[in-house]
Amino acid sequence: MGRHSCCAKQKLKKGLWSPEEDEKLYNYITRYGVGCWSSVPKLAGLERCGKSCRLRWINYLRPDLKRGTFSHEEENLIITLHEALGNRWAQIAAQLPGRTDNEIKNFWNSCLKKRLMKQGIDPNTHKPIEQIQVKDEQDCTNSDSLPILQPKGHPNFPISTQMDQESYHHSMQSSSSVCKQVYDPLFLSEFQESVDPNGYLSTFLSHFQQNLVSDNQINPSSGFNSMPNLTSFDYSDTSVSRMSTSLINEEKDISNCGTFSWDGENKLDSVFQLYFNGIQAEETKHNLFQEGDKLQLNEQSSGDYSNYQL
DNA sequence: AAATTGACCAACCGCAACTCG
DNA sequence: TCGAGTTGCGGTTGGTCAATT
Repeated sequence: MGRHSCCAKQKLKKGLWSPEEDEKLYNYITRYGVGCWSSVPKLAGLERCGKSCRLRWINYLRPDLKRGTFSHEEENLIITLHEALGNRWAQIAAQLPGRTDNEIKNFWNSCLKKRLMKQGIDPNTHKPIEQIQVKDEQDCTNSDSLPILQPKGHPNFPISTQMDQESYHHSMQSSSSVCKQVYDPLFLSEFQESVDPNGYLSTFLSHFQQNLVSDNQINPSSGFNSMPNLTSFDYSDTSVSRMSTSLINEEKDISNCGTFSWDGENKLDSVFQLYFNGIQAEETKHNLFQEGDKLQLNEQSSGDYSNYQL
């Protein structure tokens, strides 16, 4: 059997994060930054494994997360990048500031994939489905042809489902190369040529990111504005994780306000609110707690989260 | 009103790559 | 070079909610 998970081995807590746990993790990371994830749970007072903490921070707590619905520009960019990169969600996410690979992956699987299929486009190849079917038929009729429909270098292209089993079997036997999906490393390098040294698709993305900036969904000057999901969470809800989804759409409005405002309708636990306000004031006032190399000081007061390791 | 179904998404799992002594 | 520990990644699972039957 596979190895035990670190959580199971250490009898650590699993499942959804409670607001208290979020609070502890957020407090710790914003104060000290990330050194070694494996030591974070202990230092932050959490009964979680470091891996779980890292994931929670990256996918949910990180202050520079954009959240909210994907814009048309983002959707188009994801589709374009997926066509070029396949299911390399981390690389795709790297081109979308404020988005996580998990978020993009979920969005792709739940929305974009289906949308493309509705449009008659194969989500794996990004080619019209009819075209693929025609090619399948051609491949089936041509016994000498290879049963590989994978486009150049694309790792996710499926072997034709309509392929004649016998010819497939024959071709599998006749050539060992047929057994493998051909992966062309040049494909990526060709793609990379269009990527500038910073890892961005220079022309397309510069335009795209201008739009992002104009959207101003990430508000670097507003300190904790990127944490509204936490602070506006209805704690009476038993579905803790829903705090992110139920309030995602409110985030944009909140961040546009410049500073986080609190109204009586939000059900923020008052202690937690004070807690965040306290940290904000404290961190804005002083950049304390520099304690050697490992203690990276949070700089959210200036909106620079580049020090947060991922 | 209850059961079923589908959509959505947070979190887990396991593997590979990386780091360091 | 090796091995243990850590990090990063992509696939998958499971819980929740809303819509439908």
